Formats: sequence, structure tokens, C-alpha cells
Amino acid sequence: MRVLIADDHELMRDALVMFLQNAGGIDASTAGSVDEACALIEKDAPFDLVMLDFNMPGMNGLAGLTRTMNIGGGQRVALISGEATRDIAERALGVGAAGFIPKSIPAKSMVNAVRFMATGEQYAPVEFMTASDAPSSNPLAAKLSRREMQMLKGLTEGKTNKEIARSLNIQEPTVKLHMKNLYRKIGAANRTRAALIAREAGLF
Amino acid sequence: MRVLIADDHELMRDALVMFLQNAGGIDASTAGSVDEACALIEKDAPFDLVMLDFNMPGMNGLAGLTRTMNIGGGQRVALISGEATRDIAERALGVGAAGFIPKSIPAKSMVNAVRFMATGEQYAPVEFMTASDAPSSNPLAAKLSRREMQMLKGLTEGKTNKEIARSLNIQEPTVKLHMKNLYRKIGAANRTRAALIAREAGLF
DNA sequence: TAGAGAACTATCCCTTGGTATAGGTTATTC
DNA sequence: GAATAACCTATACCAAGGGATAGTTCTCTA
Repeated sequence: MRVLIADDHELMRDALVMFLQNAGGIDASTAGSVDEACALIEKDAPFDLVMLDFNMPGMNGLAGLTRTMNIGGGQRVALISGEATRDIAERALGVGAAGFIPKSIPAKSMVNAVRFMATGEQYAPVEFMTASDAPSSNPLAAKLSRREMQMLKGLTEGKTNKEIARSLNIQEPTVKLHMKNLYRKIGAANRTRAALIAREAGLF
Repeated sequence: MRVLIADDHELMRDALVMFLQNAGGIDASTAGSVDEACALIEKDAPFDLVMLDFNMPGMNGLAGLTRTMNIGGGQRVALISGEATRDIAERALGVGAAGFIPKSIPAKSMVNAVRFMATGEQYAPVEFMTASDAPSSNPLAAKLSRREMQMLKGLTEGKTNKEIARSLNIQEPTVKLHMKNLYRKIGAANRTRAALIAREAGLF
């Protein structure tokens, strides 16, 4: 079985290769970027499975995934990520990814998942996909009301108050009020800092 | 030699443990958060070296690092990270970390670094620490002038135009002009989006 | 030496953001 | 039934952000 691993962190590449080699019967190649991976596929196809790190130069969200799926000889492509949200995992599976592997799973499960995907199945860990949006899990989110969370979401999309108001069917003054309360709660001096704080907290 | 590895990704924990065990002479324990790591240190000290993932629940920037250094029996603590900047690495070493290990290094180098640090030395990979702010390495940064990069830096700190002007000893209108050009170059509609784009590109 | 590009300053003008204040409804809790 | 909290609307005011335009200096390069 031939597997191609693309991750910009050599430490992670080395780790994945070692786990797969040790499991036996798997021949692993590596690449450090999407470009490199695509070049390898063109040159050295076919691979049974390609694993792409979500946070890697050239990925551009899911663009790198679809690009990798569309070249060469019909290889199956899975996403692997430490930070990606359930939303991203679902979108990846939606566009036809072979699977989604969070880095929070044990190495043994990863190896099993690779074998599973290589047989043509679609893989995603149940506990990850069914995890609720867990307001309690995040110290920041716990303090905020429903509306304030929606404000924060709008902020992390770079929207203006007016746009946020429109998308929620409320008036702009209302948005401003929620914003003010939000800033106070999370200790932000302005919307840009609020957006950065939200991102650093792993929200959205 | 006893090493404690703290990372919220089980896949990474498994990998580090395996590499260290295989190298021989190293006894590795693991934790999934800063709290867990501290509890283990209190209970099961002494460790020769503690390795903390920078992006982990409870780290709070470098707060988790200093906390881990200050408890228990004088263990040495190193930072490990895939995304951290040189600036962060320098600050970590500045407050007395045993070393900084980027995930972009090979597994073999990681093992050598661990042995090195356990002997009391301070470790940081030369190529990482001497890398210039690398305008060429980042597709985004390559397009920007020196001033525009400074604008972007100010943005990612949530500063106002006035604050940025003061810190660079230029006038506010000048900052606005650079901002306008910056937005055009990176395709941002406003400062918040610009800040988010910069962060996503791994800048600052 | 002419031209291009980066950087700086400036002014005008409009939009957006942020605070203060005030008054209202609804649901939950004590 | 009163208190609390979340949510909604509104008005007014000032600060900050952002576009347009115009001109200066400097440096590097064709």
C-alpha cells in the first residue's frame, strides 16, 4: 500500500512515516507542501492514499484538497489537522475527501484509519464529529450570551456592524450595544483586538 | 533520563514518546495540558526535562512556561511548537526556558536536542533563530514594503492608527495612506480583515 | 539623466465605530 | 410578584477609519 504524507513540519512527517512503516505493509512517501505533493503525484502515481495537513503552505483552506484530488490518477485524499474545526472536517468530507484525521487521536487509531481509508471507505472519528460546539469547553465562550457569540463570529469574518445587523435581522444600534458589552467581557479595546482574541482562543 | 511531554495532541505525544524511547536511555511520561503536567511534576518529580507545546490549553502564551518552571524540583522546561515565531522563541529563552524546538526539524534533531538540554545546555536551532523576517518565505510578506509590514504588525496588535503613528514617529495621515495601500495589496476590506489575513498567513 | 517606486505629509469629506443614555419586552428565578 | 438577565430599539455625539487627491523627497535603476 502506497501512502503520500504532506505536512510542512518535518517532525510530524517523520512521526507519521514511522508509525505507518512499523505497522507493516505500508510504503510512505513525504512532501513538505501542496506543490511538492502534487509534483510527486504527477511523477510517481499511483498512491492509494494522500494525507494533507490542513495548516500548510499552499492549502488555502480546502482549495489545496480539491486540487490534489483532481490531478493525476484518481488517488483518495484525506485531511489531517490539529486545529481544524468540525465545520471544516464536514466541508472536507462534503467535497469528497477520503477522511479527516484530527491530531488528537492516538497513533494506533491513525494507522487503523489509514488502512480503512485505503480500502475505499470514508473515515472520521465519531467523538470528534459528534462533539457539540461545547460552550463550556472554552473559558471565553462560557462568559458570552448567544448574541455576543454571534457578534464574535461576525467579527472573525471581518464584517461591519451593518452587515452583521443585516445577517441577523436586527438593527445596527443593537449590534453596537452587543459589541460594547462583548468588548467589556473579553477585555478588548476595539473590534480588531476582539477578533484576534477570539481567534487565539480557538473560536471560529 | 526522565522526560515529561505535554501536548494536547495525542498523535504528537505518541510520536515524541516513540522517538525518545527508540533512542534509548530515555524514560518518557506524558500529559495533555499544562495543569496535568504540573500535577505530574508535583507528584512524580524529579524530571530531567519537561517539554511544553506552545499551543495548548492553559499555556496562555508564556505564562504556562514560567508556571511550570517555578513549581516542584527545579526541572528544566523547553518549549515545542509548530507555529510560534522567532520572537516567541527568543522571549521563552529570555525567561529561562531550557530550549525551543520547532516542529519543522527532523525527529533525529529533536532527540539530539533533548539530550543536549538534559545536560543543562540551552538549545535553539540556528537556522530558525537566524532566519531573517524572511520577506521571501511568505507569499504575503513578499509583496509588501517595509512600512506596510510595520502597519500589519501594528494591526495584529490591535493598535489604532494614532498609536501606530506614534510608535513609528510618523504622522497619522501617513499611516492611513500605508493602510490603504496595504488593504489593496492583500485584498482586505478593512483593518479587522487585514489583521485576520495576516494571522492566517502566520505573520506575527 | 530621466523615470519609477517607496516613503512622507497634508487636506477634504464621508462612513464606520464606539460610548452614553433611556426605555422597552420576554423569560427565568427566587 | 419582584428581581435579574438577556435581548431589542432609538437618539445623539464624538472619535476613528478610510477614500481621493496632490505634492515633496529620496533612492535605485534603466
